[in-house]
Amino acid sequence: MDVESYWEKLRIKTLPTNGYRRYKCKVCGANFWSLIPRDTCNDVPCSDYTFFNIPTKVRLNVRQSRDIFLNFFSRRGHEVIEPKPVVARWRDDLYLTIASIVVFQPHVTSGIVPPPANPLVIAQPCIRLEDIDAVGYTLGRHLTNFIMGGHHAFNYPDKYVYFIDETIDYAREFFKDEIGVPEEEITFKESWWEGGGNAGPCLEVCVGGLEVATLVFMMFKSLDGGYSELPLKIVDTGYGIERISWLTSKTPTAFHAVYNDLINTYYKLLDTEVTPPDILWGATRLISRYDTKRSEGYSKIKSLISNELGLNIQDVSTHLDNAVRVFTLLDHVKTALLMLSDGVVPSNAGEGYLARLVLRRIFRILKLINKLDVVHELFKTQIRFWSGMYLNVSKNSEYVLDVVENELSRFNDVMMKATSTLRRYVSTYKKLDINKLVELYDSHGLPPDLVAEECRRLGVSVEVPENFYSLIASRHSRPPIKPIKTVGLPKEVIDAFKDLPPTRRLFHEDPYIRRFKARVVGVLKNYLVLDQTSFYPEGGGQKSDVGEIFIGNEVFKVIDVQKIGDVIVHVLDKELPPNILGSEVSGEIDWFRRYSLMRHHTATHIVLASARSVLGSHVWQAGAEKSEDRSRLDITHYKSLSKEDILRIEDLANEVVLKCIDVNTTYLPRYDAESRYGLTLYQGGVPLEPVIRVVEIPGVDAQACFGTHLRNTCEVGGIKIVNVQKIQDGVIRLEFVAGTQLVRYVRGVEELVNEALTLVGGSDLIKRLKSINEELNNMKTLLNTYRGLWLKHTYDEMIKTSEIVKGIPFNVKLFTINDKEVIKELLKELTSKNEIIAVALIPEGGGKVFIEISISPNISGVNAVEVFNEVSKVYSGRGGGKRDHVSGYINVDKDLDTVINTIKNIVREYLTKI
RNA sequence: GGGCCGGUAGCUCAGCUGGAAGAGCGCCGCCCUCGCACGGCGGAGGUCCCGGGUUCAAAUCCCGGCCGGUCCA
Repeated sequence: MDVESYWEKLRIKTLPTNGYRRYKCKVCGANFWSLIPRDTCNDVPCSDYTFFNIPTKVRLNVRQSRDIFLNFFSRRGHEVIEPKPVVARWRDDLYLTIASIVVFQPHVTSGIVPPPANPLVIAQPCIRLEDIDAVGYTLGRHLTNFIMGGHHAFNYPDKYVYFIDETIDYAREFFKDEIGVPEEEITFKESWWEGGGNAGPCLEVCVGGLEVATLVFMMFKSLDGGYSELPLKIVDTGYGIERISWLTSKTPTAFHAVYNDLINTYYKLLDTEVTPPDILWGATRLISRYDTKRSEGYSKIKSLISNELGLNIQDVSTHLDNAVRVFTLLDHVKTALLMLSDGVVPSNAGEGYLARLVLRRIFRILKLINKLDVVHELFKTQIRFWSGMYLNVSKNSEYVLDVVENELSRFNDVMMKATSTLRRYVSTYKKLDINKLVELYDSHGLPPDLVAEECRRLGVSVEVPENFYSLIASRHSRPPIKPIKTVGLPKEVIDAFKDLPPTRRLFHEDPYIRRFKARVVGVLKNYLVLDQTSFYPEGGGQKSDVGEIFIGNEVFKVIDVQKIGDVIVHVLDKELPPNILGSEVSGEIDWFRRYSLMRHHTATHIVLASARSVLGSHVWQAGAEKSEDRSRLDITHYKSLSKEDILRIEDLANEVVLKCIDVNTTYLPRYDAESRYGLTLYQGGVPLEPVIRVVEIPGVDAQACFGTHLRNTCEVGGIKIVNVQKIQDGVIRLEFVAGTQLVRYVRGVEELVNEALTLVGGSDLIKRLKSINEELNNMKTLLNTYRGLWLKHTYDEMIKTSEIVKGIPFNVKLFTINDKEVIKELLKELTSKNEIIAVALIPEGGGKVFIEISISPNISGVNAVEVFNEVSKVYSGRGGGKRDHVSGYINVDKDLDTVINTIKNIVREYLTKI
C-alpha cells in the first residue's frame, strides 16, 4: 500500500479548510499536517519532546483525563459504554484487551451484531506486554497498562454516521478547546494501520513530540498481497488517557502524572533515595533523541546529564537506575493488579502465563535489591490508590493478595532450585558459557542478572551478552495462538450443505421431544439434512445424540450429528437411497443417552456455580465435556482443591438439585443479556449472534448456552464428584456423575471391590489387604534370610572345592536355582574378599546357558573378557564386560557336566599360559 | 499450543561416552557419655516414573505415554 498516494486520494477537506498545510518530514519522510511550517513530523524521534513547555488550560490526573474525554464525546452525541475487563475472554484469538476496538471484535466489526450504540465512546483499560522491556527506561512513553479512550462510529452501507473529516475535527476541538493546547502545536501525521486482519489509513495526533491519539479508519480486509474493501467502515480512535494527563501535568515523567503520591510511597517502601528532579528533567528532555531501550542509548543520556548538570556520572547513573526501578515496579504492579482483579489465574500456559510473567518480573527486581518482603505493601498501596477507579480492584483485593502470596512462594521455590542447579553448573563447568546461561533461563527460570549476581557471590565472573533476550527470542518459533476448531465433517459435505436454509431446532423448542417427522432437504452419501430435527448436534461441550431415522421401511442408525452454521447434518451408518429429496421421514433419538446428557449438562452449570461460590469469582470454565456416563468440567483456580473444598462444592450442588428450581431458557438481545447477567454468561465461549440463548437457573447461574437442559434441577437426581485432578497449572478438572448414571458408577465401584475380594479372599477387603501386605513383608524377610544362608553355604563350598593353578584358585559352578541376583552377589562377595576366579553357569533351557565370570581385582595378568573369549571359541556365545567381570550367554549342545569340565579346562589352560 | 529441563533410598541429589545401583542428611542398633549434643562403628531402606524397542547386557541409547518445572506465543 502506497500510503502517501492513498492519503492524497482521500482528500481530507477539514484540514486545508482550517489553514493546515501538508508537509514532509525531513527525517522520516512521512507526510503530516500542521498550521505552521515544520521541518519534522512532531513525533519522536524526529522531533524533540517539548510538550512540557506547551501551555494547557487544565491540569489533569488520570481520572480527570478520562472524564474530560468521556464528557466531551458524550456532549457530542456519543453514548458512554462501560469498559470490559482487561482479559479478552470473548476473543479466541487474543488473551488481553489491547485496544478499545477489541471490545467490539469480532461480533460488531464483522457486521453480525450491531454495536451497543452508534456512535459510542469508551474508556477502556488495556494491557500490552510487547514493550515490557522498555517500561521505565522511556520515562512513561511505554506502559504495560493504559486507558485507551476510544470514540467509535460504525458506518454501514445503509447507515452513515461520520468518518474521517468529522473525526479530525473532534480531535482538533478536543485538544484545542478542552485541553487548551495552542492549535499550532497540534499536528496530524499520515500513516497506515494494520491489525487483526483489518487495515486502513490512520492519523497520528502529536503535541510537542508526544503522540496523544491515533485516529484509525478501518475500511479494508487484509488479503494475501492485497486488500478488499469492507462493507462496514469503522472509526477506531485511541486517545492516550495517561499521555493527556502527562501533557497537562508538566511533570518530568508520565509516572508522576499517573501515580502521583504513590511514587514517594514506593521510594520509601523500597528504601531508595528520591531521584533529584533536575536529573529526571534532564533525562526527559533527552529521551526523545536516544533509544533508551538499548543500553548504549541509556548510558549516553547518563553521561550527557552528568555533563550538563556537572554531576558525578556514577551518582547520575545510580539515581536514574533507582528511578527506572521505581517506575517499572509501579507499572508492573498495576498491570498485575488489573489482571488478577479481572480474575486471571496465574499459570504456565495461556493468559495465566502473562500474569505470571509480570509477577515474576516484579519479584526479580525486588530480589536483586533484596526487598522481596515489601511486595505485599506494593500491592496494598496500589489497591487503595485505584479502588475508586477500577471496580474489580476493590472487589477482589483479597484474591489478589492471596495469589501474590502464592506466586511469591512458588518464585522462591524456583529460585532455590535454580540456584542449586547453578551452583552445580559452576562447580562442574567452572565457568558459564552462553549456552548454559540460556539453559538456566529457559529451562530453570533463572534470569542472567540473577545468575551474574549469584556467580559474583561464588567468586566466578560471568559475562552476560548484550543481546541475551533477543537470542532467547530467536530460539522460539512463533506459532499462532489458540488453535482453530474444525468441524468433524469432510469438505465435500460442508460444500454441499453449507448454503441450505437453517434447520429448525426441535431440541431447543422442546428438549423432551423423542420422536419427530421431517422432510429431507439435503442428501449426500450417508449424510442427511432435514428441514427440522430433534437430534442435537455436537456443540457447547455436549456430545451429539444418536438414534434412528426411518425412511420408508428402512431403518438408518444415526451415529453422529454435526452442524455447519445453522444447518444440522445427520451422519448415518449406511448410504442413503436415491431420490428421497423432499420425502417425509421420521426419527427417534436414543432417549436414555439424551436424558443422561441433559442431566449432565444442567449438572455442569450447577457445579460451576457451586465452585464459583465456594472458591471465588476468579473461577471460570476452562473447558467442559458432557458425555453419557459422566461430565467433565475444567475450572480455573490457583491452588489444588482440598478435600473440604470438594465436599463443599458437592454439597452445594446437591442443595441446588434438591431445591427443585425451574430452569428457564430465554432468548435475549446480546446487550440486554450482558447488562442483566454480566460477562460470566460466556463461560463456554461467546456466540457470534445478536440474540443470545440464555439458560438460567434463577439465583444460581445464567449462561449463554446452546445445549439441551432439564426443566427443573430436581431432575438431575444427584451429583457426585468422582475425580479431581490438576490438568495444568491453574486449571483443575472436576469429573462428576449425575442421575441414574450414578447407579452405573456405583455398580462399577462395587464390582471392583468384589473382584478384588475374590482375588484376595475373605469378606473385609481392607483387613485382607493389610494381612496380605504383612505376609508379603514377612516373606521378603524370610527370603532374605534364606538367601543369606544359601549364600554363606555356597560361598564356603566354592572356596573349599576351588582348584589352584599357579597359586590362583578358581572354581566353576553350575546353579540350578535361577536367582541371578543372589548369584551375582555371591560372585561379588567371593572375588572381593578372596583372590579367586569364579564362574557361574545358569542353564536357561534350549541349550542356552547364562554365564558370569568374576575375577578378583588384585590378581594381576588376568582378564575376564579373555577368559570369556576362550569359552566363546568352544561354545558360541555373546557377551562382554570389564576386566574383572563379564556376563553373557553361551550355547551348549552337550550335557552340562561336560560343559563344566570343558570350561574348567579352559580356565586351567588360560592360567598356565599367563 | 510449542521449545527446553527434570522424574534414582523418607528428603536433597550424584551416576546417564551402555558392563555388578551410590553420597549427604534423616532413620535403627552398638560404642563413647552420669545424660544430651558431637564423634566413631554397623545396619535397614530401591518397580532407577510407566510401556515398548535396540543389545549378550539398559538407570544410562531410541520411540511412545504420564507427571513436575520453565521459557515463549
